Amino acid sequence: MTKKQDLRVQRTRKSLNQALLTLMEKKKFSTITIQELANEAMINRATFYLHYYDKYDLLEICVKDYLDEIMLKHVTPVRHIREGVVYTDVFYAIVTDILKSVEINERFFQIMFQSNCDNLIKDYFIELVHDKFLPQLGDMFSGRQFERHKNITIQLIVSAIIGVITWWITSEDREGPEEIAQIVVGVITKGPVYVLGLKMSEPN
Amino acid sequence: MTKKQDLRVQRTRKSLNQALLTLMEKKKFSTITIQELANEAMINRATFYLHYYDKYDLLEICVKDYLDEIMLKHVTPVRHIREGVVYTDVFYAIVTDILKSVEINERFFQIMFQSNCDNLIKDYFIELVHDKFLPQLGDMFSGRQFERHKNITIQLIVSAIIGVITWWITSEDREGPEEIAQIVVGVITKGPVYVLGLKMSEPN
DNA sequence: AATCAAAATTAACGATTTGTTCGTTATTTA
DNA sequence: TAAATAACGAACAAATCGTTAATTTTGATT
Repeated sequence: MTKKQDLRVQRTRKSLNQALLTLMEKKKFSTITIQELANEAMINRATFYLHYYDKYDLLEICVKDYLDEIMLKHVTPVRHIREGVVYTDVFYAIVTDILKSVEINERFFQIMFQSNCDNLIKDYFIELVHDKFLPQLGDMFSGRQFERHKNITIQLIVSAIIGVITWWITSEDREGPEEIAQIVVGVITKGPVYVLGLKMSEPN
Repeated sequence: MTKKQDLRVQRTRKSLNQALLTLMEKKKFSTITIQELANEAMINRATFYLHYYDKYDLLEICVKDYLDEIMLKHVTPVRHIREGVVYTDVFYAIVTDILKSVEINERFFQIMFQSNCDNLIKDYFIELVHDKFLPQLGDMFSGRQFERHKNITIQLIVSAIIGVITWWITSEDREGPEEIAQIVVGVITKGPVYVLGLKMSEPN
């Protein structure tokens, strides 16, 4: 909102952000103290309290800053659903974009996911979906079935995507964003059973 | 493993379990102190350290105890997949069983999910899936496509189910286990797009 | 019922962390 | 250059931590 005028403020906050990541790389978040953060950021401990309420406050703002950066810069808002029709190729492009952004910020996500910050990220991700994506789907809210299953399906898809990203970005010898995106899109459009090459006991 | 012989031990540990839940209902886990747990459980603070390493240890064991109870008692291990064929009705029964068990332990899950303990639960849930379910799928490991997409799909499905459970058990005026199970099975067998009543731009 | 082993209590300890205060110094902005 | 304000450094009481040791209480066993 308001521009952070003073250079000193920007410097302090940036240092604390980086200090948090560096420390979370080494040890569990719960064991990190304000003094350690101040040491790592090379600021006085009292200065920390001029900017953040506590370390949880710092973490939350840090995560939001990163996700805003990624979602707003790299994931361009496009309409991949029109009049009840899912445009697979557009959807594929969006997922690929997200995965590429994640890969660019590899270190951040690896640290966060290995520190079990999934929920913090997921909650804010869902918030962004509600703010950015859902308004674009207004023209299809007429469908009764969609309306009935809207909430549960959003939860389901976002949880699934976050789960995949968590697994993907923290696994060794991971495949490329395109390949993962292909699977994700396949699962969402045709279902996991189809992607796995299985068959169903009932035809319909 | 070994039976907890002494009544006093059982009593102390049970008191601490309940104290943890009671306190987590009122305040964030990060702000809970050992002294508070001891007070609530009506035991001495030193006694806590005779049983648990710290409060994270208590939380983890508490979660595992609950999930073991639920998964081993209520979710009977059945084979819902044979020779590459998914038996929809059996799968539906399993999901319903899980949701019913969650509903029986409503308070536990509400507290845990509202306290952002999803990951603790998810991780152990995935562990159980690997131990209990995957061995039963041994006869279909031959499929190349399955093997290639196995890990990612497990992450995807488990994440999705946990996400749905989280949303479901913490939402007001929630629907019954059967109805949710039907949606979940529908999503997994036919895909979210179908369940939402949408169409795809490409036929295949 | 009596005995023994184990669990829980009590009090105390030094060390660490916390959140806040103050007056002083350094830097930025205008 | 001058005024504003951010950061520093030191110090404070309060709370929490994890552990110790001696003592008391409890339960399981015979």
